[in-house]
Order: sequence, then structure tokens, then C-alpha cells
Amino acid sequence: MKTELFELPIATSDGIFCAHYSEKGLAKLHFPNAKNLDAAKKNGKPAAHKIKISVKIRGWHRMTETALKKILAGSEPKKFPPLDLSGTDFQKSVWREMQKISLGKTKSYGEIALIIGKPKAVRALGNACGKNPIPVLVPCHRVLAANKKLGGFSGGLDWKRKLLANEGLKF
DNA sequence: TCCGTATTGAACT
DNA sequence: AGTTCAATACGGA
Repeated sequence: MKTELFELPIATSDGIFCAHYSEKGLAKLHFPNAKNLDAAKKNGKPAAHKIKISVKIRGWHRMTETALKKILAGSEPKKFPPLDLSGTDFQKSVWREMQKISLGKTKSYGEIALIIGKPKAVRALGNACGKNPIPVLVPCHRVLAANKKLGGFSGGLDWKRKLLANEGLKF
């Protein structure tokens, strides 16, 4: 059975993000890509559902919005909404480790692999990163390749560069 | 079971 | 210094 997700837009200076909430918390976060904007424009409005949003979810959304904007502004958010991460244990370990990376710091895929006790699973790590449902809040953009090179990024490499630049990192 | 992957480090131009 | 290549762990089909 599929869990019903509530989809809410978050307008930022960098575009309109889309947050998906389950009954347990924030489940997914969507980058504002060209399609997104185009679709939103086409519909005249970004997903204005008439479904009733519970107070609980409104609260989470508020936290998400604040946290997101903080990060885009280059500062570390103090409050996070609960995250409803769905994935394998391996993926959850990876995502959890990534959340521990503080703003302005970076780690290599190899580092993460080492921390979760599987030094050789670097490639699998990349896989897990690509499936990270919540970019930015789970700072997958702070994970670089070994030589401090940018790896890749789901939302586009531009975003990764931009986010890192926001945090004062240079290349 | 086979394929792809956001890696890595060593060998080879 | 840039490029190619095999090894490797995990998830999806």
C-alpha cells in the first residue's frame, strides 16, 4: 500500500522547492528544476491542493521552510522537521552520517564509507547518495570525491557548486 | 543473476 | 599531468 503524501511548495529566492510529507515527517524534497517551474507556471499555481493539511504537517512545513532558507542563506538551521526516510539500512546509515557533517565542512565518499564500517563500499555509497530523498537538509552536497573534486549531484552540478559556495567553500 | 553507479587509486600514456 | 581501467559493495530489474 502506498502512503499518501502531502505535497507543499516552498518558495525561495532560488526557486520553488517541493516538500513531500507523510504522516511521519518529511519524506522527500524536490529541487526547483526547469520542469518543475514550467509545470507550476502552466498550472497557474504550484500544487494548490484542497486536501486538508493537518496542524502537525503545517508545523513541519514551517520548520522545513525555515531550515531550507537558512541553508540557502549560508547558516546552519537550528530546527529540523522529523525525517521520514525510507530505504535500506545501508542507505539510512549513509544518510545519517551525512547529516552529521556540519555546515562548511566536507567529507569524501571514502570517509563516509570508512565511518559506517565498509571502507570499500564507496561506489555503493554513491548509489545511496543518488537516492537521497532529501537533498540540502541531508547535506549530500557536502560529500566530495577524494581529491576534493565535485562528484555529481541529483539536482544538477550547478546546485552543488552553488550550495557549497554559499557555505564559503572554494575550489 | 546481471547491470549500473554521485569512487578510487594505480598503471599507462 | 591527464586518462584509462579494474575492483568493489549494494540496490534494482
